[in-house]
Amino acid sequence: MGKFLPPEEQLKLIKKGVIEIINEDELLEKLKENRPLIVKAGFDPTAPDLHLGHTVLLQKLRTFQQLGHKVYFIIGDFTAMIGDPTGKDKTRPPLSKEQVLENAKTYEEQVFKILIPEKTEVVFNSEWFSKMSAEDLIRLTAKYTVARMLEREDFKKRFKENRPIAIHEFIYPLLQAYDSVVLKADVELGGSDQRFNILIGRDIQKEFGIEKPQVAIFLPLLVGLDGERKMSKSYGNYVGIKEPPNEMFGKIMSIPDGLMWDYWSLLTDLTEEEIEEMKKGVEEGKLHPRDVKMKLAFYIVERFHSKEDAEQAKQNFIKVFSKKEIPEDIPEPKVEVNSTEIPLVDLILKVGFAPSKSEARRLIKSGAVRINRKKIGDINYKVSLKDEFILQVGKRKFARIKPENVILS
RNA sequence: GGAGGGGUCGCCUAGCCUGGCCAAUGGCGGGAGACUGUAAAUCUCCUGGCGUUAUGCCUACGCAGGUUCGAAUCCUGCCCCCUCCA
Repeated sequence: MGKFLPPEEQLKLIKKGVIEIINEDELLEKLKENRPLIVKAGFDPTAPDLHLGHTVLLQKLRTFQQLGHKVYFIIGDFTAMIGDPTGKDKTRPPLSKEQVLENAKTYEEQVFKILIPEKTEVVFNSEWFSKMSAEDLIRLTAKYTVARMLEREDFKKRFKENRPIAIHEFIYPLLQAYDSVVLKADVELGGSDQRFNILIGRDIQKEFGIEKPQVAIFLPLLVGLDGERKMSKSYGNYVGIKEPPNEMFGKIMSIPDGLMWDYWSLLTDLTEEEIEEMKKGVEEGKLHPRDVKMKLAFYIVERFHSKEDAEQAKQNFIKVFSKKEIPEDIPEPKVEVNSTEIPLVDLILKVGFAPSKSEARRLIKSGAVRINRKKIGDINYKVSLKDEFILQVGKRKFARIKPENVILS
């Protein structure tokens, strides 16, 4: 059994960046027990692609691992079928077993870019819930009251406004809480939106005779690229951790300036002091916000790819966006046509730069299309595919059309 | 069980009473251009598909029919959602 850092030092590392710990003293007590704590975090297997928003949590789990604790990564395959009422009430389509397993697999791949595999246990909560009988379930629900459920802000609000609350929505938090009972969790991590659910876990654990219930640790939600809503795939404002370096770099560069400070503190290992200093530099005009952001983009790309990739992405960015040059490695798509002379509109469509011909025409009309850097404004323009050329649509879509990639059919 | 309200082009919304000028109003979102630092702000244009680019064709206002020269708009049936009362 490895040695643990002194509890106070552990606590300091754990506390960095978190919003709130309930309850800190309890956590310290647990740390003093000098044993690997059981740390739990649940993930919904609905969206298989992890993005930077998820990594805030993962990073913290990693900290626990580094400190010698045991992490349970729960795939909420069973609870996914119910649907977490947290936030928007978009009905989620039920997932098949295969889909869930598939998603879980992609999770693992990605999650282990951050988590330490040997110290991670991946578990599915259907393991215990599918065996649960109606009787068990009712017993579980008997342990909580409607009044307490209505303490939750969005329930309370809906109740007051006479808007519907489905019964199953009350059950979800209980199931999540029951996960903690099964795992005998010492700590549960979650976004600030998980506050209510995680706290119920404490109550339920006590109901099941666990004397020292889990400590709740809340992490801030990462705001997405739009600078307004939380990062989420359904808002399309995310940066996936599997995305290629150039994409990643570019996306980071597009966030509003003010947002980058959040990113710095939630996604990097820099200390608050270091970040504060940069911020001051920008405010005083000593540092250009663009450069600070580039540094951030570099940091993040390096984290998920490599230093070389990050360097390359940076160079590419400067080239394409600062100097407005054509990037180096641009895709060379294969094009299937029935003539070597085709309308430009068709080509744009074939290359996938527009979803429809009408859209392609609009792009041409608005002056977004270039061939070999020359703007083409004629909707009826025809291109010859006999010679190599570069097609550009908008600021960032490039394709090199080569005669050998042209397939006549 | 009773009463009422509603389903419109990604989202919200106007239109429906008083059929045609409706691919359908406005906002949001999205795309492109200008300005820039792929930031913010601002300005302009676009935002169903197909096009021989034409006062053109096709598909679209929950679904299925009907009335009509013509229906998002009127009629009939069906499905779904919501609210209130019980």
